[in-house]
Amino acid sequence: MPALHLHHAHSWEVSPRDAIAIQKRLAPLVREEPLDFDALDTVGGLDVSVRGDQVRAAIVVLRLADLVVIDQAIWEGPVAFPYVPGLLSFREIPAVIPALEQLRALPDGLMLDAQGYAHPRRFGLACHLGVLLDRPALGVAKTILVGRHGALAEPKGSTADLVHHGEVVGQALRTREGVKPVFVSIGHRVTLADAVALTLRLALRYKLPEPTRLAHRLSYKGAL
DNA sequence: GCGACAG
DNA sequence: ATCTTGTCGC
Repeated sequence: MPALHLHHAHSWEVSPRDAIAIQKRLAPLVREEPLDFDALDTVGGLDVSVRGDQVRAAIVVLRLADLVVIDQAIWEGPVAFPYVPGLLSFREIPAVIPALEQLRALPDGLMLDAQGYAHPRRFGLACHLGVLLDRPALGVAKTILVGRHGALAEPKGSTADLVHHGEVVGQALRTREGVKPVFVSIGHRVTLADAVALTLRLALRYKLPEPTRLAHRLSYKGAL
């Protein structure tokens, strides 16, 4: 695939303070809009694992029609930014970009194993990558970064608003009965309702939806 | 100042 | 995230 062209590109060699300034500058660019499911042929799951001083980004692209894996990629390199709650994108995106460039084509939608809008500055990893690629993106996190939610019913598909500072920033979604929920939030160019619908549709028999689940296996184990 | 804190 | 075996339950 040709070199990736990023919108609003910026340096990744920044201090935590500069990183926060960049997030505040780009956060207003996030757009919440309906997802055109008819134009969504492929969805890419992305995940990053860390081993010592090495990071490994993995991407698995699924065809929505039959959920068949049609492409995948891995990129490994040195850790360049520490894990700082709220600044995860500066640790993972530098590894995700080169992995994306190995794909035959960019997937129509991106599903991240992280938060999107449910972030202290409303600009989590899913928002950041979505804005840079100007593509639909959503975050499906395993645990909460910010916000709280009320009781969640037991059946698969049950939801509860994730609220932070009085604002609904995401939704707790039960993707499997009897299992802790995942936390869905918009990344870019998608509505929260559509993000939840897509996540539920891609959650087959595990807590995590297929794109993210497979990407996690690929980055952690090195193979599917 | 204290506690929380995606991966 | 990562370190790690067995074990409870559908």
